[in-house]
Amino acid sequence: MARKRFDDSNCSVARALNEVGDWWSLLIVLHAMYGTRRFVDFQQQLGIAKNILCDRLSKLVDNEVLRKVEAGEHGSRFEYRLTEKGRDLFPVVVALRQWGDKWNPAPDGKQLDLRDRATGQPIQPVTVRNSDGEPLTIRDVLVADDLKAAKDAG
Amino acid sequence: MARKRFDDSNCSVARALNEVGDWWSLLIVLHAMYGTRRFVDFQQQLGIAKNILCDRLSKLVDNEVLRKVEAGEHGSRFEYRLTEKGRDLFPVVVALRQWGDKWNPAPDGKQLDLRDRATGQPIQPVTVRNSDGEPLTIRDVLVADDLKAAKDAG
DNA sequence: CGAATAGGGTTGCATTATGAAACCAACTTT
DNA sequence: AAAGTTGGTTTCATAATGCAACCCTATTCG
Repeated sequence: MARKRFDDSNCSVARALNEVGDWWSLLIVLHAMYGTRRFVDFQQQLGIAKNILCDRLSKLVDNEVLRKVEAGEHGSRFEYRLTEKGRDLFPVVVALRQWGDKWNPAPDGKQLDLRDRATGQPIQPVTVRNSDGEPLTIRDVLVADDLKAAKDAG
Repeated sequence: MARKRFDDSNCSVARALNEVGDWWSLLIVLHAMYGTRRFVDFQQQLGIAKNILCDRLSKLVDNEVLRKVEAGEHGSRFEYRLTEKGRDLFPVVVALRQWGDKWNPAPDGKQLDLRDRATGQPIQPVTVRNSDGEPLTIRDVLVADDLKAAKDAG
């Protein structure tokens, strides 16, 4: 059964999920952020079926999250690199990782936090902030108009 | 074919996606953040099939992202409310929304930004920051050990 | 009191999504 | 020429999804 797509949705989150909501997509983006570029490396690191990886890479390229670059060596060799659009998923992926770290620690107890390369210090939790930089919770943010849009869109 | 699950994965993002990576799950969480609580409201707002909604709500409750509360009125009436774990997905959802707003504007041109309730000012883009509050990019964050873990886990 | 409504499910079925594994085409190296 | 490299493509079986009907309990209404 074809999943519902949210192309015409007024909800940004829904439209975002159209592009990165397929199983594996965000993990591919994550590995691209780690520096992975080649098909075989994505495949081996992720343990993903080749046909699925092919499909996802193709879609991420179509959606301009990644671009496919000829790498010249050895015949049909390509690299997949993040676009700016793709790189802008960094806060999403980090926030998701921090959520996972906090609420679902690794089964083997290893907890490898993210650190600032320059200082070696752990980075801050990703938070939602207002224009003055003060952290905001769900209740502090006005989302009424978006809810209205979602209701109207049905 | 059963999707690969990442229960034993050393990758936090993968484990997080186990819980919120199913089609519809994040949108349900989003609507819970808007204040939606009742089954029929989720269903109507999202336009989701009842069996799928039921399945997703059940899983989100099992994973303690939501809790199911008896609301007392009119027979078997329940409400689904965010737990603290669920509320901690706020930065994820906001970051995703902002990504969507930036790179996939609404088809009808409406762009409803998120605002600070108290001031009415637009909120900041969600960013990754170091301990001094300075914004970090992908390259500024050390993720080598996580990549190693992902490689080892295979 | 029986019918209708409210509420949240459950079931059956058809189509798509996913994964495993084999196969493929073009290019390069031995 | 055979083998290796690279990134696909294809086949098949099982799971995931959506539609729509059905279900059960509780409450309300005529």
